[in-house]
Amino acid sequence: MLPIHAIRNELSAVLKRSRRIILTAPTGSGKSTQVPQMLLDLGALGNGKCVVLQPRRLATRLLAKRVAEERNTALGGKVGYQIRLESVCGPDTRIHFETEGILLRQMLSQPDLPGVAAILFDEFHERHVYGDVTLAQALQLQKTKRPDLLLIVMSATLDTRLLLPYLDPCEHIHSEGRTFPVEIEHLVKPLHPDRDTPWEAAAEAYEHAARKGKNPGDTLIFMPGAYEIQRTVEALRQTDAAKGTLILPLHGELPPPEQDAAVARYDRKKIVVATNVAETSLTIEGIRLVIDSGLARVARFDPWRGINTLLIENISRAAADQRAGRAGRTAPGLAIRLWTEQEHAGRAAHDLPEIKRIDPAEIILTLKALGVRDLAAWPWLEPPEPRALERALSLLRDLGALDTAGAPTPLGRRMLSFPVHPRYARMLLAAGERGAVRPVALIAAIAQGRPLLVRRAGKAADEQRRDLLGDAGGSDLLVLMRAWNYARQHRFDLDRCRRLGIHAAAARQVGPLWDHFLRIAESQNLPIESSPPEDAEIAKCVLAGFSDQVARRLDCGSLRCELVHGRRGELARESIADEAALLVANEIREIGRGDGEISVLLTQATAIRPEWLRELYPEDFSERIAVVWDAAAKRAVARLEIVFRDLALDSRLVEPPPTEESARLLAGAVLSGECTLKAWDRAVDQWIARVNLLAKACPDWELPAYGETERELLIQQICHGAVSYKEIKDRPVLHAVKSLLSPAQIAQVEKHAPERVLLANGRSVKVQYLDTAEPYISARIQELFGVASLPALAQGRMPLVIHILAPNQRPVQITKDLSGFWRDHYPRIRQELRRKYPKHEWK
DNA sequence: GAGCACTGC
Repeated sequence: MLPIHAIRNELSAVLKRSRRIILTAPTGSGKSTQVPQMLLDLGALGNGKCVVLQPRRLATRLLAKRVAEERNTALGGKVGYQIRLESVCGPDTRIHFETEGILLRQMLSQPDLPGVAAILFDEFHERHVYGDVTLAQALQLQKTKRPDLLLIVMSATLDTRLLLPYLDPCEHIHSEGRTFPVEIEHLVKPLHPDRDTPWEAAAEAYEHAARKGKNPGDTLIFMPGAYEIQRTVEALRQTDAAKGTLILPLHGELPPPEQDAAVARYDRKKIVVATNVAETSLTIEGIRLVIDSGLARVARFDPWRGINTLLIENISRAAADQRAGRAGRTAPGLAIRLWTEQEHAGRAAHDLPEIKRIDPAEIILTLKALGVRDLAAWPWLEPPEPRALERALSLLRDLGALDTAGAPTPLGRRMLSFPVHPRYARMLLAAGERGAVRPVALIAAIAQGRPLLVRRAGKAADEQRRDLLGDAGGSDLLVLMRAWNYARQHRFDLDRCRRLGIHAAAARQVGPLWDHFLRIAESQNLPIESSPPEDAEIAKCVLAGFSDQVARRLDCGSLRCELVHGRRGELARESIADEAALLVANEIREIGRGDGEISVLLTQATAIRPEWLRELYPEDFSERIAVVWDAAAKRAVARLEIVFRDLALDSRLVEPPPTEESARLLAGAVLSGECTLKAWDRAVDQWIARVNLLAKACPDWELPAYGETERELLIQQICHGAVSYKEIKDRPVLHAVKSLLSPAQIAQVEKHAPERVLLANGRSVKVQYLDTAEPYISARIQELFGVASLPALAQGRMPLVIHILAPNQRPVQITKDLSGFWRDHYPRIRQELRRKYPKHEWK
């Protein structure tokens, strides 16, 4: 008998007096399968049905199957399920398992939910957006038109302090689970952020457990990503304790056979080193020891810049408990946490809900269509960040989905018929006007699923891809389409797909979704063309959905780009749009690499022409596409500006000794991301080569020839505080520089101690200051970070080097995008150069 | 010498 049955009588009693119930019970208690049946058997459903919301498709299907078996009925009869594109249910279905999202879409067409007697929100602690919003909407429905509607929120580790008042009046039922005790060990001394690595700490923890005989079964190690997993596997191989033990990596990017290998059972011990997949999606049997790095890569939407981020963060206490619980599924276990008890107390109790982290545009449009006028007054369980809300509203207005008063337009309502982000919905509607519905629907279908192409497929796959898929008109989206067509032609054959670096499983899911979108397009009276459109027409559709993600390449020597709204990024190396000066990127993502550096990557890019922008946005061409100018007229100027920048950066060499002015320019360059220290290693050489080339090409410019000056340059920069000595002292490439600095010089730089500043948007920065305030820089900083003021700015000090701190308090980046700085100051630099080089003919 | 967690309509 399952532990959950112990609460049957209590549930029965509570049902008589309450329509809102919170039910907490640990994993494995059987609540997902038993509670719906209890409701049915207790007659709590009347003639209606109970909808059980699940966060994952696989679980939805499996739970429905098990309950159907337990009740001896056919699946799709009394017990059924529904997930996207798959509905196994009928008019008799009383227990209806659904993925979150299905019900919300039903509410769009049937707001009163006829026939639904109860809604069960399972695994609610995961706090996905659809769960949150469906609960709020159901609650409203219950308060207004459906007082009979029964709402039950179920979870293993629920934040009841938040939910109890939200659902008040509400009953709370708790049931014990069937898990084994898990002993928890913390570190005695915290890991040193610079010296200690999580992978070495994990290997040590394993050795320590093995010495004490505490690894009687299999081991599960949690790491934030593929890079860290690889390092952990290597570190474990160096230990004696892991000799003869299978060491298996597990993360989403691995091909299915390798994922299966990690889950499979063996006749000897294994250590699985995994990402968060093992926390929720996959269950690995026989785990007795968990080693937890306490880290995860967390996707967020940065509403200040309007880009997605994927950075390493500390997991919450609740998530750590969830991870530890994996050691006690079959027998008592041990969990070793790679942080101290004190650090643990300082961690967040729960992870931030999805609504606080993601771009809320799609959900906002849905709510608008549901008739919500005032989003601030709508009963959110937790509202999105005000800035994110603001940005979503302006995006929706920009896409034409909302009018100036914030009400949905007819176009916005049509967009909602497509179950995708409004950007893709807008693309699809544009496709209807341009005879490009088929390819654009395919692009949208590919974009919805798992990544189609393997990221680092290897050299052979790269070459094969190029041979077979070709240049595809300068758009990565067309490459994706060709790759998918190739996979389909070969019936998603695993071997053939792997050779091209195509995820066969991901590819297989695209076809049905494509059909689905085409059917919706038909129902919306979009003409489905019989002959394929020009590539340019597809690109214009992309622009309709992503016009605020237009980027201009800064030069042809690097992949750096300037984006609309003063943002910076780098085009993905594998992009085939790398010949274009102007492009639109469907994805912008800031990524924290394993080594701690951060970069903003532009992926899924499409080459575009300026005249298309003029065609699409005739009335507000120049404001909308701030970085885009008429290429023919401005190309020469653009080239010159790049030269100016180089010269300005090197102006100290043009005219030594360095002035305060040039030091400030350099500081600006560091702040603007022109020269991160990492880039410095590479770029110094490049600059010098470029200036030398320039000197050769333009003899009348009187440029000095550079040779062995980069060391000197660096020393000067360090002395001026333009880069922090501390930051570069450990970099091997720059090691030689260190020996050339006097102790006094070092001391002078180091006295500028960084100051920790907590920002309004939840992140914190460490700022080093010089004792001169620059109003234009402080203005940029305030705009970018969204703070009213940095304390030191008010004291007349100028921020010099900014360390963005990841939530785990490690400095991960030393610069911040302040690209507007340069645009603002080109005229001044130009003037200076004009004075310096009067012989040259300046335009 | 290099860049990435997991879901869902």
